[in-house]
Amino acid sequence: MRIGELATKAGLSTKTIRFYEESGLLPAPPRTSGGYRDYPAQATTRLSFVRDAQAAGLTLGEIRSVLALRDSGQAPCTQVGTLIDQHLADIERRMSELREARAALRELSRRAAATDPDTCTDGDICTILTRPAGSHGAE
Amino acid sequence: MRIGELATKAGLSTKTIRFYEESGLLPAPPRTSGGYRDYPAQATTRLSFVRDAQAAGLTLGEIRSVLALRDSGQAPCTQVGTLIDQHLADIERRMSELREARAALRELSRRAAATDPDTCTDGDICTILTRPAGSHGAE
DNA sequence: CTTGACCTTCCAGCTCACTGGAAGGTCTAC
DNA sequence: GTAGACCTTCCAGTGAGCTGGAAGGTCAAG
Repeated sequence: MRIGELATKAGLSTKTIRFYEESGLLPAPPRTSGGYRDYPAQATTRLSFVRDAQAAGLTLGEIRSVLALRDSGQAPCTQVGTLIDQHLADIERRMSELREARAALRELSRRAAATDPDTCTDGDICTILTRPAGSHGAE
Repeated sequence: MRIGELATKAGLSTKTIRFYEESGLLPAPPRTSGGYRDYPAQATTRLSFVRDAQAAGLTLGEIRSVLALRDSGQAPCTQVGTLIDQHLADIERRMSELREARAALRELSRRAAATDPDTCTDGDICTILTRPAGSHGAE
């Protein structure tokens, strides 16, 4: 199978597949006499796995390490479980950051709604966003 | 005031201040006879505003447009209100994406906990992450 | 023999907000 | 007169995951 067919099957571009090869996610396949990449059927499985793992939020680096473990003959279940739990923790962290940001923005939105542009002409650039003086070094 | 003093007052690096100038966030100040940037006192206000706006989640591009409006003599309140509400919507969107990702990962985590590495040695790379066959083109 | 689809490699750029470093100029203090 | 603190410009790189384009090679069909 040449790269174009593999790309169509996997729903990726040929560029992406070459990029994955260069990134160590997909082993370099044999070449035809003309120099074309000649993929075995399992390559689609491999690329499907990469997509699934990406969908689970793993980075390409993490996926590479999982694949390396699998390629070494070991079952990567434990490592995968650990990665999943790390990503869960990461998501929780980002959600709580977003909750904080949302609270702050809601406050600013309230301020914006209550601001009359005509009174907003002093030396400040925008009184909605400006924090009280003195609060800048002391985070 | 030279750039180093301004940087200290604003809590930024001199590199960042020059970068802001080049990005159109801070007007180019006059120069001393020796070619040094010579900032007026208001420059600190301007930089404080940039930091506040960044803290509210505005991009430098958005901040530039707010400043441009203010510099043209208009009060940017309305625009700022719009930007804030856009960022609020953006945060809501990202939070719901994260909620979905979290649900999916929790399912995967359950699968991982229930998986025995010894049974995980077939042709698949990792049965925890792999979606059922046929679900790859039909998102 | 030519068209055109497909493939190859290599290099560059994308977004975002900086950051690092090189090579050199200026100013103050000793 | 010299050390060294500060300033200047310009160029390049970061991270993540690709994407685009140029210049050229391969292969089957007509």
